[in-house]
Amino acid sequence: MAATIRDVARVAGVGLGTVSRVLNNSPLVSAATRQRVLSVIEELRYSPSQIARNFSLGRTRTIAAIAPFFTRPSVVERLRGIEATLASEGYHLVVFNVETVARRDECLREVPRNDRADGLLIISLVPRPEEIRAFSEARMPVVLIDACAGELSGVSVDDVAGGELATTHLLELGHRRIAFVGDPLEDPLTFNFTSSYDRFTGYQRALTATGLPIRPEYHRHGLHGRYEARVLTHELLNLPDPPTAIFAASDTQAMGVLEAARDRDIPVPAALSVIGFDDIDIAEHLGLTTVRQPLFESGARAVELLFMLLSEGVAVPPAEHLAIDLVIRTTTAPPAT
Amino acid sequence: MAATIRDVARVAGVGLGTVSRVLNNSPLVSAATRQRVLSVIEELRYSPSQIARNFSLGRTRTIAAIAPFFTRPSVVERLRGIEATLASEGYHLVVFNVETVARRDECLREVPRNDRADGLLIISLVPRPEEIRAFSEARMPVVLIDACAGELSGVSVDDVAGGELATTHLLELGHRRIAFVGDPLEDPLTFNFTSSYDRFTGYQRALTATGLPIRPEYHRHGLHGRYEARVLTHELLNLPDPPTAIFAASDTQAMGVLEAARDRDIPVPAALSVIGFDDIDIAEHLGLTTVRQPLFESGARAVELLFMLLSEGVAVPPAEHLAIDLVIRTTTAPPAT
DNA sequence: TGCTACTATGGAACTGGTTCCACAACTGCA
DNA sequence: TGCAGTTGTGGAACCAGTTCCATAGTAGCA
Repeated sequence: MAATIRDVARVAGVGLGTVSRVLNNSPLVSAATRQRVLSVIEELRYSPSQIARNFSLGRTRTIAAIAPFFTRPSVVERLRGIEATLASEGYHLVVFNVETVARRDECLREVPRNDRADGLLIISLVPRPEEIRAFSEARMPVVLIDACAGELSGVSVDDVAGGELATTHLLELGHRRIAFVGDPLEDPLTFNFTSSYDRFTGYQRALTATGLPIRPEYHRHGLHGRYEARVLTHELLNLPDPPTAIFAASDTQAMGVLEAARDRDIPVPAALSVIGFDDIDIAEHLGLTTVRQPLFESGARAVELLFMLLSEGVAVPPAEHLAIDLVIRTTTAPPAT
Repeated sequence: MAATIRDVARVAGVGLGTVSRVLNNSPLVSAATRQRVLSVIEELRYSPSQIARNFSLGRTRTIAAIAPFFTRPSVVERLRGIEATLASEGYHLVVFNVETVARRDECLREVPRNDRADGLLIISLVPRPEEIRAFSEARMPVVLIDACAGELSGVSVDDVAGGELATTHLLELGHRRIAFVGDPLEDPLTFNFTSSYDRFTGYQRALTATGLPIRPEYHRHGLHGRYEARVLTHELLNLPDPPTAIFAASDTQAMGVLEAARDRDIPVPAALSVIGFDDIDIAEHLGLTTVRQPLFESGARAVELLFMLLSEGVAVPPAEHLAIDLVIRTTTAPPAT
């Protein structure tokens, strides 16, 4: 149907190899021959089959990304960084959205086995040791984002420091009753203790450093989401000695906290301070104080690391931390006196 | 390196074709032979090369999706519908994010020409006639989402009716000075008059039906985004006879409108009613009155249409409209008397 | 017993590129 | 003039599947 490289060779009266060399800009073609081949390509409207090319080369110029809940703003922003960097190198991005444990396991098992991608990016999921082993057996280069596991390369932030940063901000404002709302401590979907758990660790560390007691009744863990955070916040506000400030492990959860406060006509920040984490796009609209982490850059940097892995011989880059910083807006203030 | 189908055939002492038949669950293999082949596959840890399979079959079981600004919540939700439906059929999704005119043109030119996808979904972009011609020359099945053009199949909503619905809601509340904030009337990136433009048409139609004059000073068009909508809203509120209600062509733009009102301490909805369009996830948090369109379903349905196109012989589905409905929350109320 | 029909199987040909070896033609230099 | 080195070229072999034709074996039936 469509013209093949052999058609071009025949019509141009040259050999197969010559056409291939023209297509690949090899210098080993005379100007006259190149011109002739190019004009035949034009004439036949020939377009090389990428699929045959992939097969022949054993490479696809495609990267797979596995992401849990890719509608979460933070994940989307990371994906944007990934796509932009891949596109600039002519690579394609295949996206796998994970919303159930079964799908998580399926993706982590199948994607590396298919040779349909040259490399794999995994966002906010921590592969199990046997999965990591399968990656290396399948010779599939992997870079983690917002997670770390074993010897795998990864891009993340220092979540413990981030948790400390957020909590210290509240402490410096004068808060002493500070609660935490975050993801489950053990989530079978993500196996991801890193983010929410580490921020929780940072929170505890900041309290301890200030000489404050750790009060377990102030710690609430539930599935990631506005609604769940809202419910948890109501539990906190029902306590006999309710917190004056809440640190939510993500901006999405902070929104649930704000909703709960609104439900009860509790003014923020006058009667309740709220701080989130991520600095997603919407945080600015909400005036949400939060800890910014470079989401777009995390995706972009992960692609760079993956490219280093792909070009063998380059030194293996270790897990990297990106910088975070505190963004103070209007949901935090000193506690009511 | 890795075992091939020939290795399996040799070790199992059967022919190439038999292994292929086992892999493809052909009934033309005896139970004993099948068992033997399967155990050799196990033994050799053989996994068929998808890339060779793609080449041999001339199909990739991959669908490409081109989306402008795929961080926009509405686009992400459509992509989620696409991914979910594709995944249930074992298809992969390659995503192309378009943020500039150059990239738009590049994607619409290159993606159909690569034979790396079996079909193409285009979100919120209207291909030019010559681009449509190139699709059919390349025999690339295409389904549009949130757009329509030529004979191409597409999934969208009746944006004119949606614009009328939103405006009528404001009219029924008693508003007479109703402004519109939307996308540029001619956007070189999207070539997409359909969405924002059609909603604008519906807005005008509702006003006219009520016998109200069309007041051009109430019409503001600017790049899609919170910040731009905020600026345009300030222009509206600076008018000597400012509107009492604003219809924003999207929820994102409605957020900009809300920000402008907040800038001026104008209470919403007491002194200004605001209605958006899309019902993105965040709209609920904001209490934003809006016109809901089924975003997830638009992606899912588009994939179904694409599959119909892929299985030749199925009647060509025409452009389809999904249902919309009004979601009344707390940003609209009767005008102050 | 002989014929037909069907099942199970083997393997060549094919998909459309890339790679690499062989070789011709030419250049430069002694 | 002869030889080595370089440049340009042709095409077989290869990648790892699928497809399809040929054929052997066997069951069913008159």
